[in-house]
Amino acid sequence: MAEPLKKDVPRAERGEGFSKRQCEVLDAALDLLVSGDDRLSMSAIARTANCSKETLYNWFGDSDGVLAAIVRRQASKVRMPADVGEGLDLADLRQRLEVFAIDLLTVLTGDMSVALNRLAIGHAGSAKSTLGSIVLENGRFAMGRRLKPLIEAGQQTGLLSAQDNSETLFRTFFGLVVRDVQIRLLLGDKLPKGRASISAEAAQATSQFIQLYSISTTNARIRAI
Amino acid sequence: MAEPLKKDVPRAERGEGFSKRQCEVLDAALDLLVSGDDRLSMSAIARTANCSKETLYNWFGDSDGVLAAIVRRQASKVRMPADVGEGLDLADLRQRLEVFAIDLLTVLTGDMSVALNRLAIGHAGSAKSTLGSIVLENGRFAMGRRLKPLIEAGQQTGLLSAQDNSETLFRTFFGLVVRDVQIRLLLGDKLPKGRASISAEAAQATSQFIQLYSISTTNARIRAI
DNA sequence: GAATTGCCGTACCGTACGTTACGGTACGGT
DNA sequence: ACCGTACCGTAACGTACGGTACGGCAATTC
Repeated sequence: MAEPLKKDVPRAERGEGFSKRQCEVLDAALDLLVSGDDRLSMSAIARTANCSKETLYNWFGDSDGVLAAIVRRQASKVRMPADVGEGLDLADLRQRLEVFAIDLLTVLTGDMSVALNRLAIGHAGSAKSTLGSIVLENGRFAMGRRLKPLIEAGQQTGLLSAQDNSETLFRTFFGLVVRDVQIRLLLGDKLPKGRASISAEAAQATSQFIQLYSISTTNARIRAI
Repeated sequence: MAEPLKKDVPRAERGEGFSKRQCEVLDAALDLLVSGDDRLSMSAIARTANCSKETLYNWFGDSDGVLAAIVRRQASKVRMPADVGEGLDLADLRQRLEVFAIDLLTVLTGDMSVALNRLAIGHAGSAKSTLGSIVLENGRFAMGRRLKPLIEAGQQTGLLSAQDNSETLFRTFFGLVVRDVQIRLLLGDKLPKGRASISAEAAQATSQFIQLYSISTTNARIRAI
């Protein structure tokens, strides 16, 4: 009697790389998820991606493996570590913060972000799923890592207060930028986000953050009072 | 041949009131949801609530009806409209804001809020479910309505800037208070929230909000620059 | 050119769930 | 005493899904 031939490494685990065909399948699955018509199922993925379910299981192990692969695939597509220049002044800082805020709001209000976060949140409740931590790591935490150099540069240059650590500063900035937008979108609130309103909100959040944490002569006077 | 005797109003729709027994069932269902062991099903609800599935269908129509009833039942339990006193000074305002922030963080970090929001978010994607709007209406929007009188009183008293409307002020305060806490909890991040850290964060958020929007002589001087 | 491999398409199995139906019980009204 | 109502417990049905198995086809390898 032959052994079931257990495949130890079913999913493609060479680094984070997926083959070309695998990427096609994962992208099709993501489209299906974003469109949100059907409740994402293995059969539906196989149907729309023109592949067989057996292949899905061979590549990704099981259903959760497919979902995790979708998230990891998407995460691997958004890599942009911004480098901090040398002569950093307040205008530079403000502009970089504002660009970051615009990026953040643009991503968060996108259909893809909403769909992926919904998926991960739905699976975060019922045990043993690592989807939540994957999304967290490549979403919120990646954003923190991306902005942290700028914040710390601002602190070391003396532009930003160094009384709180950079993590605290980032969380405050995050709150000022995101506000209730993400939770409202996740809950299905319409909330038409044009490019204009995103820019406006990003600018306001940046101004507020700088007002809270920048060390100017006027601010120093305030703190001294 | 007898007609199927279609029941036009299956769920208890006298206002928002549920009978005593119905409340027991809904609370049991909520416990089941919060515990998060099983994926909330009609059978599981009937089992733990010691009622029959037929009764569930008679009372609430269908599966979504039960879920909506759970949310509405829970929403009806947290009604606390704070009234704004007369002689409002900055200390009063600060303290009321801080209390509100503590309340908000306490609720949002609770198991029940996380479970209900997860449920609603999970159903917000796939069409025709009103769960999301119900949670939104009784969560985020109810909070806005609750704080708005205080904010507007602060504006009319001249303590808070009236350049932005009260909704904008609330959204900023919401962002400063909640930051990334809710999304991290929804995604399954542990994030041990003691009563102490909640108080600390609420106090910080309140200070920051006041720093941004309070109209004091010092702040007026800043804005003038 | 035969064998192997990788994949598609489809059929199939077991399970879990939503929904309905049925038998039995408790209780208030007449 | 009798009936209607409301409810519980359980069984049953249809469906949808996760997962597996098999046949066929094309490309690659030997």
